[in-house]
Amino acid sequence: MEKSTGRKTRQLEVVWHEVAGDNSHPTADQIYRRVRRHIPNISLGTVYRNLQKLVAEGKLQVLILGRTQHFDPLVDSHQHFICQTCGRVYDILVGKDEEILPASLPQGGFTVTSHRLAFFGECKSCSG
Amino acid sequence: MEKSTGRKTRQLEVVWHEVAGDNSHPTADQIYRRVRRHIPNISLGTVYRNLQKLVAEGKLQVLILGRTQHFDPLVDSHQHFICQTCGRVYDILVGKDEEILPASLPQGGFTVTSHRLAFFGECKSCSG
DNA sequence: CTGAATGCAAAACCTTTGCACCTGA
DNA sequence: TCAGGTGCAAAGGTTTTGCATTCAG
Repeated sequence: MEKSTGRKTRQLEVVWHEVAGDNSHPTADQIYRRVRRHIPNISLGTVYRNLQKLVAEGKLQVLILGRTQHFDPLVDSHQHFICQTCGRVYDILVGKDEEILPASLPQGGFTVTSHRLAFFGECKSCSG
Repeated sequence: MEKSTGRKTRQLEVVWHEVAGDNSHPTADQIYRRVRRHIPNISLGTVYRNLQKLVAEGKLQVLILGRTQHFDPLVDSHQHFICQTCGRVYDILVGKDEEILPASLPQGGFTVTSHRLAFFGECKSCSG
């Protein structure tokens, strides 16, 4: 987690307060609506800028679902389960060097119908 | 793969021709530009509608990267490697019931810096 | 014929950005 | 003070949609 940069503003504080410890993976707009209860005239742009800042500081992780960003204060290595019925997103914690076991999900009452794995890095052409 | 529905139009044929067998994961706009070489006055909306149709028929898979859809005619179970330098997307074939081995990627000259795994299905609340 | 598909353009959607004003350090 | 942050609104990129027209079967 990088160290904090810039000023401490009320807007940034409230955005962080509304998203910290929230495991429901809210969108920018959902966070905006919550923050407005405390700062009614805050702008959506400011919410986006502060969310970006928190991501840059390593305090939040972004998860893109559909075409929409969702924010996750859990930044440790973990995976996600997305319910295709209600859209809820659940965190799945997997210990490092542990086998990834979707087998544990059915035990918790979750039905897995598909999965998707993506690797990120540098390809042969670029590292050459 | 569901059976084909609707009429066979030249637009649909050309869209399919331009994306079938293409493993470069093109966007709708890239496909649009290719198709226009054959049907100069085709509209982007028609390209989108035909791509949706091909996805619904199971002939194409959609991969969302950033905020943009990419289309993949490889619909068998496989995973992806995304180069963070050039943006290219590579298919990674993994046999069913086979262990997923990112270890094979470095052998091919690929450097893996991170990965992301998501499970899709129905959650406890919805199946209850 | 007739409904499905098309072309066009406008709208929708989410996110970013330019700019004048404000404010924390 | 004064650079960084804010509010506002406009613009950006991608995708969808309404509607009159065309076309496949």
